[in-house]
Amino acid sequence: MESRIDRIKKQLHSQSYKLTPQREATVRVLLEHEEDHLSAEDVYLLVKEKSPEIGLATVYRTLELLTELNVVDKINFGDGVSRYDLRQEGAAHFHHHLVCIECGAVDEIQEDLLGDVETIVERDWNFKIKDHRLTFHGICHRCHDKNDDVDKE
Amino acid sequence: MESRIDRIKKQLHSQSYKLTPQREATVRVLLEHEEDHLSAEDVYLLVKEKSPEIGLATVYRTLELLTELNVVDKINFGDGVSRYDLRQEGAAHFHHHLVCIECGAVDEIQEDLLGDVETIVERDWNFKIKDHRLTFHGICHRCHDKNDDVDKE
DNA sequence: GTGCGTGCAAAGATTTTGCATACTA
DNA sequence: TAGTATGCAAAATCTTTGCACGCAC
Repeated sequence: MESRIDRIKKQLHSQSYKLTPQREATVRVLLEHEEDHLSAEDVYLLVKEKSPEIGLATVYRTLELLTELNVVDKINFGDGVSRYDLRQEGAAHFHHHLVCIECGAVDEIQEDLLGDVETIVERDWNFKIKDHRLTFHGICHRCHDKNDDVDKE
Repeated sequence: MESRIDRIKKQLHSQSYKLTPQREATVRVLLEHEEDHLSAEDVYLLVKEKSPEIGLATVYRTLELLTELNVVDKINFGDGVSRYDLRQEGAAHFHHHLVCIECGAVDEIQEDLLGDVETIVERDWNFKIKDHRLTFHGICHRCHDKNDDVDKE
């Protein structure tokens, strides 16, 4: 069976890019941390564990390349750093995020949710939507439960 | 009648902050460019026109203060800089943005749109929503019309 | 050998901080 | 006069770039 890495490799090749060892190591880190929203520095440190000779600039260049190819999304939660999020294969839409303002956790919502809203925006604002970013800020279920516990004590 | 500046002044005073001339100049620039999504540097240059002695650090500190007080929202469209957007008074929700990937224009949507979606998220993910960010990326109506013109030629 | 990719270090860009000074209640 | 707020410059952060070297076809 064709693996995710293989498909990414093909995608690179189709645009005359190579999947070098450094690029592969970077992609593997992203695959292994799909749930985390890693910063470039995070990726760098993780790649370095297995390939200590890699340079930070290479990680930046790889992430930029993957962003261009739509393999990853570059996202920004308001802290000073960019984070990189692997796109779901075949996903028509970018997933959404729930950012907890108490513990900082970031959860993902894969469901679409915005279908109706997009229809309205395209019609009423005459805007051709290509992509979207939706992030909710609030209290996650874990912190919510924790607070309940405290209340009870 | 009480002006917008007056109300912001009161809000500052209620938290023991002063509306100094520099802060007032900064707020005035934001009021005069409400549609514009200015970066800190933009604000600095505009404030400097009327108050040349102001320092960039003061602008940053003022914008940070206004963000804390929820007078402005700090937003980020993916270019490296933070932009500052005056909150609509009395608006229950932060407005949304339409970013044109062709001309870079940023339009605003004041309508809510997310009521139903928020209900679903709060219920199904047990997440207490405090705020949200929704940005659509695509082709604005101006570029869309422009492209039509070209097609016709 | 040509060209792409890399590592390193330096440069750039944006934002924050330290500190002496100025202002205000 | 005590406490804020400011301006300047330096520092800190994150990211990009220049350049010489290395590797693959």
